[in-house]
Amino acid sequence: MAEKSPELSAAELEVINVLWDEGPLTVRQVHAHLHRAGRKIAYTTVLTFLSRLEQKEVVVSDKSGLAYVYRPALSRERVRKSRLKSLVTQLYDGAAGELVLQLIKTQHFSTDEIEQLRELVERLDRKGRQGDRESED
Amino acid sequence: MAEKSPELSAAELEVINVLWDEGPLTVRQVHAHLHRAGRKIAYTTVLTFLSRLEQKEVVVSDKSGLAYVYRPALSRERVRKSRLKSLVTQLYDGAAGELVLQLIKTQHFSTDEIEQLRELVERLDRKGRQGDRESED
DNA sequence: GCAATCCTCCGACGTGTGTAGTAGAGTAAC
DNA sequence: GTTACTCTACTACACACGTCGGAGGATTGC
Repeated sequence: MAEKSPELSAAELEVINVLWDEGPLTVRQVHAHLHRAGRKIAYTTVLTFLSRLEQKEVVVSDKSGLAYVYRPALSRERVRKSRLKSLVTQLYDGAAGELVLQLIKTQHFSTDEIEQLRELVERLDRKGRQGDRESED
Repeated sequence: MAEKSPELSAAELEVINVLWDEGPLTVRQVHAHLHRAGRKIAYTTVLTFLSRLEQKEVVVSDKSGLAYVYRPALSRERVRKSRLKSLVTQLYDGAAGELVLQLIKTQHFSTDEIEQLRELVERLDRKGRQGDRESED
């Protein structure tokens, strides 16, 4: 599993993010969302991106009534994972540990997040102590 | 502080990674390193990247003897930070917490790293409890 | 001194990206 | 049914990227 997701550019991500957040939408709706978010961009530009994304099989569309409705064909999780992997490969020489350390040092967290973190690390720690196997990508 | 580092493409990163790892090198030396690492690429291509990187002020060069010697003008840390920020913005809606959580769940860590993690989280936790100000980018 | 070598500069070319306009088909309004 | 609107298809363009070859100057070998 974990098929590589295709490369998505910054602008393409902006577009698919809307679909992930809001569910299936027409071009016009996506355009409206972006506009509301302060993103100045022409309607046809959004159309271009959606078309390109469809070609890359990152979104799918179906005609419902007047206009096509687009929805993601690729989960946010998959793209995140793929991105993360590139990042780790390109800038951390494959060592995710360093990344995590850096994140914790430089980012800001809510008390809630800190609590979750603490718990996860606890768990890791316990798991670590009692012999390890396991593997994931 | 924390000026934005310019956008570096995948291939540009490959090149500057060599400089970060190996220190100041000539074009030929960078080329040799890449070649040894199995990266088929023409000498002049490396030259092109180095030139483009110099224009972006990501590396600097000085003529020492026959050839120019290039060295990074931007730290790996700075680039990492900037990349991370883009990632978090583009795919995690600015919430680094989720990223960390995901990393901790899906990556493998050495016991050593877990120890460090635990300590960092401890510290975060204490800092979090005793009133917060602070700001970073 | 002349040939071989090495170095940088410049130009090039195909593809991807960000951006958008125009044309023409379809739909709605009356 | 003619007008106004909406939707998609197609085309375009400038700039970035990945890639490299050739021209021409400098250095070295003998």
